[in-house]
Amino acid sequence: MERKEGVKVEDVLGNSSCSVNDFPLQSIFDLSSNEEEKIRSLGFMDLLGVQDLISSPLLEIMAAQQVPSRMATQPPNAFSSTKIGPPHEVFNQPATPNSSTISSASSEAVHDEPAKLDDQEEDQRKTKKQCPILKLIWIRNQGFDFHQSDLKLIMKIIFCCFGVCGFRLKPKKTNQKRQREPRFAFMTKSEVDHLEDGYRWRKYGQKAVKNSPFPRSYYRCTTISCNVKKRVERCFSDPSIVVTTYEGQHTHPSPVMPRPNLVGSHLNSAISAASFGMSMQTTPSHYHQHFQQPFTDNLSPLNFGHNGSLNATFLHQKRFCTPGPGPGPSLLKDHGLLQDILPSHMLKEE
DNA sequence: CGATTTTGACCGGCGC
DNA sequence: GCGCCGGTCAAAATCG
Repeated sequence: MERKEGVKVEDVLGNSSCSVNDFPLQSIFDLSSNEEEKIRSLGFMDLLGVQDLISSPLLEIMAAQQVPSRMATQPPNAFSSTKIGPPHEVFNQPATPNSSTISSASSEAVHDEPAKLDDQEEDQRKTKKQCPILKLIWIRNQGFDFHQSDLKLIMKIIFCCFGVCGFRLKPKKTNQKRQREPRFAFMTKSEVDHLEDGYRWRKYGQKAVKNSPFPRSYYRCTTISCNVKKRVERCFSDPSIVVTTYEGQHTHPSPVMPRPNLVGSHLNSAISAASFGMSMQTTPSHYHQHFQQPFTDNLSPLNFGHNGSLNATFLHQKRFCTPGPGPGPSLLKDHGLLQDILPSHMLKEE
């Protein structure tokens, strides 16, 4: 099976009517104007805790998203040392569950027109008190050529970073009965609703979504004692886009391991890193000791080819951690987390 | 036959 | 208190 070369971002996202341009930083992270200003000054990659991508095309893409590329001026652990405080203080802003913004934690967000977000966002900010944090990742369609594996890698990095940053939900009330796990949403251009991501899921529910012709599916990780869930639904404004929202942390390694080649091994490391980063959300004291530094160290060698393809030379062969006493690598193909953002047909082409 | 999906019922949070 | 809505349960159906 040949690796697909020169996969464009637009192949993944397509010519969506939901242009990423429609979703400014604020809409992505659901920030108030003040927070957005802080984020702008800090830099997107600062927020991610990634400092070594200054010259990367990926950064250019992100920068084009009104995200300043000043991460090189910030210390690697800017998150923990910066004046803006810990991430959860930045991101735990009143969200807009019924908002027209795409960043809203509740799924209705993706069903409305992004252009209407300003007014409605303001209104909803007044009416909505708080909702779980959600991180929406969106790779801009720049016509930039990525290898398919590069795209996977990039998204793994991003997911990993969000995990590392340890965004936590701030309890709505001190005696809140139910506290949600951090949630991460991915928007995927795909004809397939449920995309392979390396984990095994069992569907436990499906609900009709208000103001949307598309139902929302609920999945739970089939691994015993792993309470990770995910929701899958289609964007109302663009049915070709699938929004996958993850909630919780896997307590086990991905049951699907990569094939034994270079890229696969890197992706495998990334999976581990992502998994580890997620676990760090609950163990912040270990974050600096065991994860952040290894992460940035391993990210440093990241480089891009002259044609813009991302060489998967970062994330050393070594694993950042051993997520558990799981079985050794299987012969199964890597369908890691990032494959949630890739159409299944692309995955099959690998 | 076990695993998975389907689907209506049920529950809890929230706004009015 | 009531209704709406998101999320979950669980029995039945389906799949491999």
